[in-house]
Amino acid sequence: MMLANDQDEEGLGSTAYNAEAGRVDVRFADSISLKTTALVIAASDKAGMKGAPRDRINEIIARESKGSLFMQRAHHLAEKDGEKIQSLLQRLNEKDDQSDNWRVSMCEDTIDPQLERYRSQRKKVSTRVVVDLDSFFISCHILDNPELDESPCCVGGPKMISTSNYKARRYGVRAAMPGFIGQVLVKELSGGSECLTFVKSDFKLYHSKSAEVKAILQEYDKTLKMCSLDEAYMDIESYLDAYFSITEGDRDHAAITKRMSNSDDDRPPLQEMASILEIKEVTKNLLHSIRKRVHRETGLTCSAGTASNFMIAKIASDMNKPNGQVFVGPSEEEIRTFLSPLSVRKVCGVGRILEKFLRATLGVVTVADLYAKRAEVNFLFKPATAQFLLRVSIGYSEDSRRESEGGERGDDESAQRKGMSGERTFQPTDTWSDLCVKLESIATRLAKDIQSKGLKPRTIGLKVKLANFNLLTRTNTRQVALFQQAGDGSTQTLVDIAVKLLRDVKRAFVEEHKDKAGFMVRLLGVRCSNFRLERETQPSILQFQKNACDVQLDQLEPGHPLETSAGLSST
DNA sequence: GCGGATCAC
DNA sequence: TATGGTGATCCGC
Repeated sequence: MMLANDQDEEGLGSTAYNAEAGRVDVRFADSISLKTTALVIAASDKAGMKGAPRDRINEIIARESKGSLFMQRAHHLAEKDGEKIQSLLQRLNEKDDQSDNWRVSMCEDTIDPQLERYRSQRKKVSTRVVVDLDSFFISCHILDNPELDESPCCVGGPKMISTSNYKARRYGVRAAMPGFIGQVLVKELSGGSECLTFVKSDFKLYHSKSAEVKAILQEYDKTLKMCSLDEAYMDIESYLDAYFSITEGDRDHAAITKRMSNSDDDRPPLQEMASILEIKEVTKNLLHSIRKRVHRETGLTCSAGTASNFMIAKIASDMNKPNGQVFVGPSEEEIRTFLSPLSVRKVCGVGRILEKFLRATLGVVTVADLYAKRAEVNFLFKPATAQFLLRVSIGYSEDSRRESEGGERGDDESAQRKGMSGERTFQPTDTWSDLCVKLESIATRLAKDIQSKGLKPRTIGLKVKLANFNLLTRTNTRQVALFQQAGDGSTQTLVDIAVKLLRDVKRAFVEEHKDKAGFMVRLLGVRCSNFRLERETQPSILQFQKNACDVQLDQLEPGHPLETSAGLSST
């Protein structure tokens, strides 16, 4: 199993790879209520489960979740989705009543020319690669502790699972599932013979293994981007360029990398140095040997997808998991053949909700359906979503040539980051003093992180999750950023603002709910964003003094000092 | 700018 | 005993 052989098209059981299996009768758009549990569970339909007894798994999950506050909310949300779906259907009907030709003209006039422009911009070669480490977290632990893999195990605890091994997945145990349900699944489906093992997460370990993998992959693309600890986005075009520019006998990895670093001299484009077929062969072999190297040097297996853009490469990387790879050629036909039968849910960016809306309003399940209904899609969805879905329908993504020209100099930090936050879940409580203590702890820890990164946020946000899982947020944007100077009291200010926001939220809540009270909270979070840019022009001395004055005024706002662990008046 | 939603991992 | 944490984006105010 550890051997790197890609059993192409094998594995990946019943999910969307099969066009027919993906097809679901659509006419139940109105009988939402009975289906809600199914719709919630349907999220567990991704990769990994081979001969899993899906029906029994769903039964058990439904039984164990029944009546929980979490599920109650899920049902409530599903009902609201149902209403939205009805209103969309209505809009579609009205459109049809008023014109019976609008689809054709919309395609001819706007959509198809646009899609044709996209097609003409496609890359001519498949050099984008997504490498994805297989069940990364738990695999890291298994390296140190191989016996773990002999039985179902996962990283996480009774509350939440973050990754499971493949033995566990066969019982339906997967990421984002509460651990206690996983335990029941394993117990019942194994007839009591097996038990789910929990392993505590160890992010130091993950970071270190991830860095090992990154170092290897960087030899093939210096500019690769790690999108997360277990996912690398790379472009092997330069590597292939160097490969083909070396005469056949001398092509080894050392020579190629040397050639790569030496030269940015203009070579002819890749597709002129070799035939498409030749490139394909070389690429497949290259990915093979990269994966073998990763395995040999880190002990981890990974899966890879190669295509002419990252959207397709990402999907392809998931196709033959674990320890497999898929190559999708650059031609229009290869792309269509690959994508058409796939569930739209496979596409990064199409989540549970969008999938549901597409299916319930238009009967769209596969990418081919999406293309067939492109006029309806364009009419029904918001501009950004519609544009995105149209691109998906033909498998186009632009993969913006990044490498920020901003020329970030030494600090590659801060420049890109949009926000930083901390949050924590706890036993639901409505005790004001407890909430303040927790909030202060979260905010001060966040303050440290902010400072250590040298960030200067202007916007402070509070996030509150009630015991019934309802989410509330409040933000406050200030004229003057926090943390501009060490020791300027920003940490305390952050805490104070957070507490003030919490009081606002609570006030609004009791206002709205009058008699039925219970501001029961299960999570608090603080977020900093809207960072003052590093390269921003420094304020003049005068300006600076004015700003310093603002800080003073801000801190003396009415309601100050605010209660924290020290002062505890309830509102 | 704000608050709610959605999405990925 | 009972469903996470972090970061990002979009929409309609």
